[in-house]
Amino acid sequence: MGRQKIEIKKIENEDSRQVCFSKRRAGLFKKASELCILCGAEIAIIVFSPAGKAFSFGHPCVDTIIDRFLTSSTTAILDVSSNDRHRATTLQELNQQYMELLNQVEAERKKGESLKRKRCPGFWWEAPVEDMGLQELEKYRAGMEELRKKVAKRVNELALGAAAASPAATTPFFGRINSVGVVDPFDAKPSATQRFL
Amino acid sequence: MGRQKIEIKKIENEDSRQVCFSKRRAGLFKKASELCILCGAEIAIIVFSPAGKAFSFGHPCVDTIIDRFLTSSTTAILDVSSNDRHRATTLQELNQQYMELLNQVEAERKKGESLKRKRCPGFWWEAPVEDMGLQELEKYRAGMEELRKKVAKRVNELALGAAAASPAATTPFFGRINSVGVVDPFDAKPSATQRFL
DNA sequence: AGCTATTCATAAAT
DNA sequence: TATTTATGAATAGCT
Repeated sequence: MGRQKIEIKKIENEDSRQVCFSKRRAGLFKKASELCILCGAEIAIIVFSPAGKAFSFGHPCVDTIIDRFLTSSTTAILDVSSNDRHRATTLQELNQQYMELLNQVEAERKKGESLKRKRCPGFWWEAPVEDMGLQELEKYRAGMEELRKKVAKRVNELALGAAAASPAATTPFFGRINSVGVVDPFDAKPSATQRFL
Repeated sequence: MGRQKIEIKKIENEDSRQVCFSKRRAGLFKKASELCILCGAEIAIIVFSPAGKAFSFGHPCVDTIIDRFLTSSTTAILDVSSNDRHRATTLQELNQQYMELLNQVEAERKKGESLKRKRCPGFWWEAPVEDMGLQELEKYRAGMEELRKKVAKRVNELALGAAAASPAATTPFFGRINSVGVVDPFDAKPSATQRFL
């Protein structure tokens, strides 16, 4: 019968936990996506499932944001005495705020290390290129090609029914809408699926 | 009054956008926190505001997760033909799924680069240690000390009223509860605020 | 910053 | 495993 209130503590039942993980991960990514679109934010999210499987979300791209985070010297310092820090009402919120601050400090430390590293006066990055990961990349590429077809099909279906609405608002990441008003996400970046071949 | 449905597109009004950003960022981090607790997931989130200010969330720690993401060779490959990929119903969802996949490919590529880098047979990381960032770190440290006091105070207030409930469930990140049932998050890691001095 | 009316997310059930 | 439904949560618009 509909949603029941749950306590925020580890779900012991493995099946329930897996279901909850999938649903909430999807919800989290959706929220992130909306925040990007609504506010022009740039967000990277990395999630490791309990089983160690990695999921990621990023706009414009996970690695761009990680690089920026690790190396930017213009990262603002959150003022502890300002806004957010005052209205905690639960232990959990306090935990969260504390974690945020700890993480910021730690990040700042690592950032320093990262910058030091970049001073490396060498040619180590010119070491022989390894083929590692190429097989994995090919698997990804194949998967993307498969998805591309499905998406193109679905996009056409949807666009035909919704073309009159406001296509621009619902297609934030895709650059252009073709002449018949049908979104073709892959037209904008034709090389994206090719460059790893 | 109350909540109105909004279109997911960029908010043009700057004030509204800033307010929305703050609220939704908080919501996003809370969701992430819950996912960590409920399912034992490990999550890192980096958010850049439109103004370029960085915010981060991480459990157990942003950098730990980034390192793991960039270097782990056991990162699972999402099977495109499985579960999540089938039930998209909006262009936005399709965008999101497409982005996820693109990001995974890109991440995999960068991961390869990262691994190559780690092969660097040198001593470049032993270059003279820079003092850079120390001033920033001291600002963080001072801020944390300030927060520490506020949190300790607030935690005591809350704990006195809620000690009978289920303290363990609401204090996931803090290691222990002291003998009078009051949470003292800083007792568990006394060196965390000190080590950057 | 707080306050509601609503929409949205999602725990259970199927 | 995917869908449905009833409820709890998040939050847009105001002040």
